[in-house]
This record gives sequence, structure tokens and C-alpha cells, in this order.
Amino acid sequence: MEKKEISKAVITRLPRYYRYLGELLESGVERISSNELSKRMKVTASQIRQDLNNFGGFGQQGYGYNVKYLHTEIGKILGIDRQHHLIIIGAGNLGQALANYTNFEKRGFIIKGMFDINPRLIGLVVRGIEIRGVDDLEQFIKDNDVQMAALTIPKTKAPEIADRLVNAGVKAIWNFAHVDLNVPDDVVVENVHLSESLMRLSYRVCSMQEQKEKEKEKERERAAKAKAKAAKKS
Amino acid sequence: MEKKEISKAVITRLPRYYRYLGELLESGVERISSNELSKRMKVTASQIRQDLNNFGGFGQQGYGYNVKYLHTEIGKILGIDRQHHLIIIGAGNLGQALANYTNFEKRGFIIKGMFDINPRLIGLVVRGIEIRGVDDLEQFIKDNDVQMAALTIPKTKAPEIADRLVNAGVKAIWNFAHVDLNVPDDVVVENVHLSESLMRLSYRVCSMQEQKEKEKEKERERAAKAKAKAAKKS
DNA sequence: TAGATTGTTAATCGATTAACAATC
DNA sequence: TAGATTGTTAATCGATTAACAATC
Repeated sequence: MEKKEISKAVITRLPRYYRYLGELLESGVERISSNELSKRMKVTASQIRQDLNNFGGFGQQGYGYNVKYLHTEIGKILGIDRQHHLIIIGAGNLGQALANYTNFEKRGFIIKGMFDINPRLIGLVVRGIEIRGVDDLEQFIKDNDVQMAALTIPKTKAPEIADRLVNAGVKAIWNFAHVDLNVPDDVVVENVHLSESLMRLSYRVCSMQEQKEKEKEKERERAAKAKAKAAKKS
Repeated sequence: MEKKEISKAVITRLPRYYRYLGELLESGVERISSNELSKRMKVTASQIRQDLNNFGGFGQQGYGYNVKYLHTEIGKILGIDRQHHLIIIGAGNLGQALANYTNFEKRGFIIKGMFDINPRLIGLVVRGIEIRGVDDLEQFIKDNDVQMAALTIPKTKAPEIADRLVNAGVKAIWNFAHVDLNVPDDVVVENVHLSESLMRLSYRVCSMQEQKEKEKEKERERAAKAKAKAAKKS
């Protein structure tokens, strides 16, 4: 009876499928097999089929998947066929970058308002959205039926603001602050910790370098051995 | 002989350990057990110990881990004890947001330059860094020993610029463009696909809602049953 | 020494890949 | 019908958790 839980790994891959299908759609491709898609996306065809079949059978044996249909269906699964009312807390560069990203509106994320505590920013208009102070935050959330909030403020202020958001009825927080937020079970948080992402990059570039050095070392050893051997012979 | 490959999952968690240890350090905590840390971070103690032991034994039986020492060691593993020369391609809001993030410099990521194609931005100065045109990109990379590049440009331009970066010797790309880049094996790419992150949030908030509705439905059914029963009795 | 806690091996769990019958 | 490709079951692989001997 119980529908089995969808794993986090699957959800992570879903938007990527959506992106590739969107590109195929734009370039006029009508149908695609899991095999062909797997080559483009560099994942296994098996994984694609398994992932999709978590949500239902979208394909047809002997034919493959209809690109337009699958694209639409994944859109529905991701909930981007609906409208989401979003506010941005923190109108600095990052907040403004999000506000200026027009694709969000295209996918149903409607930026209802922007907020900041910096009095110099309050009153400014970004993409037609006035920056407000946080005093009327709760009222604004209720008046505009706000469901989601992007948090682009320093980590020191984030937990307090998050509490206020949750109390005012926000159900989803897109968290760019470098803290882990404590929220009730029915509120979802998606973290974008940029500094952690940069550290992962750092790790990977360093370990790549180490690997290369090791290979060079081996190469040198081999060369030395060969040389010694040649010297012996002569 | 071969050192076994560190899994991606471990590397993802490493910066989070680093962050928590940094906070502990700041609040003057000298030592911590895997058990205590597990409670704070909401992961299992077993996982913490397993993760760390991929890189060596940093603890001491009966004592736990020295916070300062472990913090330093993880920093070394992540390669943030060294300096990384970084450039930012794309001086829009997102690029400027990265440039303004002072913590990066603190962790050894030194922003050597910013680039853009928009002539109106070229010549502007952000945090003491002049925005340049992309014409002298290759020369700049060589002159300044640039190892990493953040790509905060539209997806249409990204692949071409990525090729130029790689050819000029850049070894790591922090990719904010909504495309998957094709690079040689010895170049690492860390993707930050914000729109995909937002879709994941959307999925999760929608499935949370569905779950709640199902529960309500069940509740209603139960109430109806109870009512019917009561009616029968009377 | 006794207590605490690690490092590490073994057991479990979950996710990915392979295989193939079902079917368009 | 024959060929292609899905949906799904089974096999494999890897990651997480549990358990405990080693040891500070």
C-alpha cells in the first residue's frame, strides 16, 4: 500500500534529465531511447529507466520516450508546472543575482519581494521589485501567499530570520547562508553552501595533482631502471 | 600498494566537518568525541570515524579528537592550507557576489582577476580588482599562474570559454553556467547549477504537501468511521 | 587500573548495473 | 512478423551502520 520513498539520489538527477530533455526539445528531437540519452548524459541507460520508473512508465517498448511528453511529466514531478511565490531575504549581490535570473520566472518561481536590513538598499528597485525592510516581513508573507524564501544573508542573521519565516508560514527555504538551519519537520531546506563547493573543488584539484606526481615518479623510476639495464649490457 | 579511492560521498562531507570544527574552535572547545560531534551534526558517530580514517588516525582512544588539530588536518586534506590563484569570468551580479565574499581569501583562494565581455563593465573595479575584457585571458592566466576559474557567464558562452581556459592551463573550473562542460581528464569541474537546486527544493516542498494531504485524508476517513460507529450505537 | 573512545572488521542496507521477458 | 526498447526482476557493488578489540 505504502508508496516507497523516492531516494535522494534520484531526486538529484531529475532536474538534469529535465534540462537535457529541454535541450532535445529545442533542437527538435521528437523521441529518444534510454540508450541514446545515456550516451549524451554519460550515465547508464539502466539508471535512466530505473529512475523514471519510480514515477511511472513514461516510455513505450520498441519506441523509446517521447521527448515532449517526458519533459512535461518530469516538470510535473518537480512541481514546476505550478506557481511558487518566492521572496529573497538579503538584497546584496547574491540576492540580486537570483532576482535577475529570468529563467526562474519561466519555471513558475515568482519573486514577490526582496528584503534587506541595510537601510541604504531599502527602497531600491531590482527588476521591478522594491527592496523592503524586514519589519513587515510576516505581514508580507501572509498577504502574498509566500511559500518559499531564498536566504542570502550572513550566517549570523540567518537562524533568526529562518525562525520568523517558518512562523509566518513559509514552507521551503533556499539557504545560501553558511549555517545549518533548524526547522520543523514539515519545512524543507535546500542548502547551497558555496564555500563548501569551492573546498570540494580544491580537494579534487589537489588530489589530481598528487596523482599526476605519483605517475611522474613511476615514470622516472622506470626510466632509471631502463637506463641501468642498458648500461649493464654495454 | 594502491591507495584506495576516496568516495565522492566522503569528500562532500569533509567541508562540513571543517565548518563544524571551525565553529567549535571559535567557541573554545578543545576536544570532542565522535559521539558528541555526531549529535551536533546529526550524522552517525560511525560515519564520522569511518570518514576520517580514510585519511589517517587523527584521534586518540579514550580521549577523542583534538579540535584544533583535526581542523588543521582536514584543512590540509582539502588543500586550503595552500594558495589557489582564481579568476572570475563573468562580472555580473553572481561574479561580483563571489568577488565580494571575503572568506574565500581567508581560505587561500586569491582572486587574481575578473573578466567580462560586456564593454560597460570592463574597467570597473570590484574589491580592488579591475574587470578586464576576455582578449588577454590566456596571457593573464600564464602571467598570474592561475589554477582555477569561476565561470559565471550564460550557458551559451560557457563551453567556448571553458576550452580557452583549459588550453591556457587552468586546472579547475567552478561552473555556474547551466551546461555540462567537456574537459580533459586532468581538469576538474565542480558544478553549481542553481536552477537544479531550486527544482529539488520545489520537488521536496510539493511532495511534503502531498504527504500532508494524504495524512489529512486518512484522518478524515478515520473521523467518518468513528462517526458512523457512534451513529450505529445510538 | 578502570573508563572512555578510537580504529577497524563484520553485518546490513541501499543504490547501481545487468539481464531479460513483456510488448509495442 | 521481426526488431527495438521498455519495465522490472535479479545480481552486484558500494556505502552506512553496528560491534568490538585495541589502547590511551
